[in-house]
Formats: sequence, structure tokens, C-alpha cells
Amino acid sequence: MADRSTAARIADAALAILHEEGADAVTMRRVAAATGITPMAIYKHYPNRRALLRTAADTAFADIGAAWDRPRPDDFTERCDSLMNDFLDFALGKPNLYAFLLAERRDEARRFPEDFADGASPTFAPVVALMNDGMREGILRRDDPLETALVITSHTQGLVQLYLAGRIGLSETDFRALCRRTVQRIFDGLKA
Amino acid sequence: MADRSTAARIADAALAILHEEGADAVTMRRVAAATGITPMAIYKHYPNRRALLRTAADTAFADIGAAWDRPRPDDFTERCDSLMNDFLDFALGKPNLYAFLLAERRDEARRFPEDFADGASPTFAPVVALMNDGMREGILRRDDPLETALVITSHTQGLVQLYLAGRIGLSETDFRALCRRTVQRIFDGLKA
DNA sequence: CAGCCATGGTCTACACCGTATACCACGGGG
DNA sequence: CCCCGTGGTATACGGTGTAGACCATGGCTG
Repeated sequence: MADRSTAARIADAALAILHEEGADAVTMRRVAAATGITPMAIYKHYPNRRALLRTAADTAFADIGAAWDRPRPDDFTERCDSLMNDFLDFALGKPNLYAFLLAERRDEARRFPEDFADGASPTFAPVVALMNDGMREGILRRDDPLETALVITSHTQGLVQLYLAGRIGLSETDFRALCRRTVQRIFDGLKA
Repeated sequence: MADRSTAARIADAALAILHEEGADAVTMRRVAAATGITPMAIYKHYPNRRALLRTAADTAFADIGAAWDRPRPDDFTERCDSLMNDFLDFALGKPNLYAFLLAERRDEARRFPEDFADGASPTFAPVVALMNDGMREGILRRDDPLETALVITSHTQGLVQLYLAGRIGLSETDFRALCRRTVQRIFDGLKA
């Protein structure tokens, strides 16, 4: 209680509701109540609802980046699985948060359009690095690592999107296996 | 004026606003005004806002299916490009509609979870058929056509998602080229 | 020490949202 | 002829984000 700043407690409450019930449930009145405060008091710390949601998402995003920045197995395939599992852990474990971040970064990206260009995004950079390693180790065909990483990430994102949309009727374990299998298939190629 | 039924005119207005300004802009009051009617009159034709949006989306979805059901080139690669271009035409030309359909089918799919299982979705079936053709013609490795189609669609959907989210700083022409290139890359495989 | 003012909180109010309810005009079938 | 279903209206309620006015408090300055 005699702990974090009010601004942080507001953001925490917003993030919790966002995580549990989705972005629509994050109303100023609910966040205020959860913080033990009047709705209008939020405006002393955030200019409006969008900004509140954005900073909540920003901290969540930073947390992801930090969680992903950990040692990986040496073997390329295992490292690949390990990274993908981290991604799936997040996307499947916090689908509301994931969906919101995906939608939210639309505007965030408008402010930093070069975010992709240099592969600097905390969620994209590890994939680029992985592709670089694979090429250096001779496992992947030498190619543009950015585009290769883009192939892998967009495939996985799209697959998760379909799964979260309920369009792939599999258990989570089966779906994770499907992801691993299809990524492998992409590496192998589909041609005869 | 002495034309379509009121219900249809309401749906038209909703679809137009949905297309131009996104789902959030589709308010009962706005749709009513655009139809020249009182907000509450909408409820004589649709039980609530969600239902109105859903039928608007349904007609749009049916239109897509119809538009895609047309003759394709013989050559496999050209046929592939042709189908992808149809998809990109829609996703890039009506991003609001596309985003809404993607989100909306989450619930629609909950009612028909087997929609993917048999590849019956009007946007998914053509891809499955294409993969089948490729395998029959010996161009693609003989494999599960559903999973192969899933690889291609999820990749493209994910890529479009990233592009619409502004995370790929390319012109539309360059982006279309990127799509073609990466799909080709998937067919070719990434391994050394 | 007196006074001021930034900080962070409150309460009230407004415009907009979806929609429940009540009412009404009218045209066709018993 | 009456009656009632159809499709329209007007009003109202509870919800939303947020603008505006107000106020307590505590730290800096004259």
C-alpha cells in the first residue's frame, strides 16, 4: 500500500482488467474503482483512456522482451522451438493482451515506422538473430535474414490468429505440435 | 427509393460506414440517420447492434466468396498469384472490413468449429483446392493439402496483419511483391 | 514565518452510446 | 367493422469518456 506510485497502480489495474476481460472491459470507472480512486483522478496521471491503455500495453510489451531475453539451447532446431514456445506461451496464455497489443501497435508503429526495417522490435529481433545464426551455421540457405524472419513470424502470427479465432479446432497441445510441424515444413520447403 | 427493403437499406448503410470508418463508427444513431430513419426503427429489423454488424459482414463475406469463384490461369504459379492477388485486393482495399471480419468470425466459428476441419470456408477452400492441384500436378510435395493450405494462408494473413499494422514500411506494390516473393520462398524451402 | 501555488484528489455535468418501453398510424383479413 | 400485426416514433435509463470547477495539502519562496 505504501508502495508504488498512483500512476503505476492505475496502470496495474488497467493491465489486470485488460488481461482478464479484454480491452473493452477497461473502463475509466472500473480502473478507478480497482485503484480505489475517483474516475477523474486517472486524468491527473494519463491524458485519456487510450494513453492509459497504451502505457499498460507498453509495460506488458517490455516484459515480454525481457522474458524472451534468456539463454537458448545450442541446437538450431531446439532454439527455434524454444523461441516459438515463448511466443506461444504469451499468445495463448494471455490472448486478450495479445490481441490488444496486435491492434494497438498499429498506431505505435505509425510513430516509429522504421521499427521493422532494422529488426529492432523486441519480439522480432530474436527471430532475426535466430535466422542469422541458422545461415551462419549453414542450416539455412544464405538469404536476407529479415525476410526469412518475416516469413517465420508472419506464419506463426497468422496461425495463432486463426487458432484464437477458433478456426482451428485443436487442443492447445495439438496446436503447438501443428505450429512446430508447419514451421519445420516451411524450412523444408513444400516443393516436390 | 422505391427500391430495396428497409432491412437491406439499413444493412447497406451499416456496411458503408463499416467499410469507410471501421466498426466503432457503426452506431445505431448513425446508421439510422444514413437510412433516414429513427434509431429504434432498426430494432424492428435486427435484434441488436451485433446482429446488424454480423449480417452486414455476412453479405460482405458472401460477396468475397462469389468474387473469388472465377476462372484462374492454368499455370500453377500464376494461379497462385491470381488467388493471392484477389485476397490482397480485399484485405488492402477494405482494411476496416477485413479487420472486422477477422475479429467477427471468432464467434461465428465458435458455432461452426468444423468450418476449418473440412476446408469448407469460402476463403479457405480455394487455397486447399489449389494445393491439391499442385500436388496432383507434381509441383508440390504430396502431403496433407489442408495443412499445406494452412501454411500458405496463415503466412499471408500474418503478413497482411503486420502490413496493415504499419509494421512493414513498404508501398502497396512493394508489399505485394514481398508477398509473392515470400510465398515462393516457402514453396522453395529455406534450408540450405 | 506567511503566503503561494503545483499536485492530486473530488463532484458535477455533458454528449454520446445501446436499447427497453410505450405509443401510434395504417393496411389487410376475420 | 373491427382488430391486430407491421413498422415507424418519442422518451427514458444506465452506461461510456471526459471537460470544468472546486478543494486539501504540502513544499518552496519572499
